[in-house]
Amino acid sequence: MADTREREQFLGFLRSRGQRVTGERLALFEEVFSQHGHIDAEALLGALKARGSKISRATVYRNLDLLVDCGLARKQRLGHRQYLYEHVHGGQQHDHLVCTGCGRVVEFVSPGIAALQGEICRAHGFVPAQHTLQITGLCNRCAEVAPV
Amino acid sequence: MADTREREQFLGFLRSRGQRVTGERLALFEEVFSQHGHIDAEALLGALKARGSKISRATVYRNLDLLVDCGLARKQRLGHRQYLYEHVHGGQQHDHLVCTGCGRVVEFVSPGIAALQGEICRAHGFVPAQHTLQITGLCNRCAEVAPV
DNA sequence: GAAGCTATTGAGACGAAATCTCAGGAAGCT
DNA sequence: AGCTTCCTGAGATTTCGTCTCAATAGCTTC
Repeated sequence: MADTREREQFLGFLRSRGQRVTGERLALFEEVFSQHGHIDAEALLGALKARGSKISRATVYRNLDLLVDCGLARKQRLGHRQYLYEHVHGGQQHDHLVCTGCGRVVEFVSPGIAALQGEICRAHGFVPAQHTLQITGLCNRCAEVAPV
Repeated sequence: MADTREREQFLGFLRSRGQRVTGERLALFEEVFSQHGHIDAEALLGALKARGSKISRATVYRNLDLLVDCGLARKQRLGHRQYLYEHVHGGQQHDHLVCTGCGRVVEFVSPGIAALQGEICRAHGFVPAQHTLQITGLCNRCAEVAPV
């Protein structure tokens, strides 16, 4: 469940842009924050319909992008064909190890890398909004089975 | 133009796997190495056809993956819908700053980040094959025009 | 250098994911 | 409640990439 602060952030964001607070937007918001880990748009659509919502695919896609703009969600490709979404809490961004053997995704946080990224942006006069770092390779299980 | 070492690497790779050296493969190889920066499969197809080649889309896609397997090319999504390819020389991997304002892509190299990535992989028992780090945001020009 | 084996190719069908269109519906202002 | 305008649903459409399969062309052998 989304905490109140995030809900307020979302509502404030909508109002600040003169956008409307609709039932579909709230339902999607709740669904995204009730999910843990990564989820794709189609699965979200399915989950919402399973709850009785009549929401359409187009609305899911449109409003997922809205959540991303708002800073409440991240949208990434993690070695798959489709985008995966995840909610953001507290601004703590993590990165991903993606196993090409089994598809497993492991999250990690590296303050050191974050600091270096900041330096690089500064050096290039670049104002960062988001970053994506993913390392693909083989996880310990897959590396044992198929050593290179 | 591809240097001889890379050409040898490609030919050796093919022979080591019992794969054939075809005109299409050579043409694609030359095209990829004659391009600077990032290029997508469709553009490569167009460039090859413009040179009079009868190469087909399927062949371009198939053999781009071959170049990637061979370590001569990288395949990445840089905030766009399609994959972008770039040739690799000397094994020096760089990363990307992508401006969401104007689409400009700036490359950078950070040995510090590379070292930290190595540590993270070790800590997770993960054998890295490739990584993608992209930082999206506004470049200096766009940040001036549209300050947040 | 011709024959034979088989990997590779070309053309277009196919598939998945995401976007677009537009008429109807609903949010929010007055 | 009425009005304006943004938002939505349904499905068509686009985009990107993969698949299929008969025809072609490397490579090996003789």
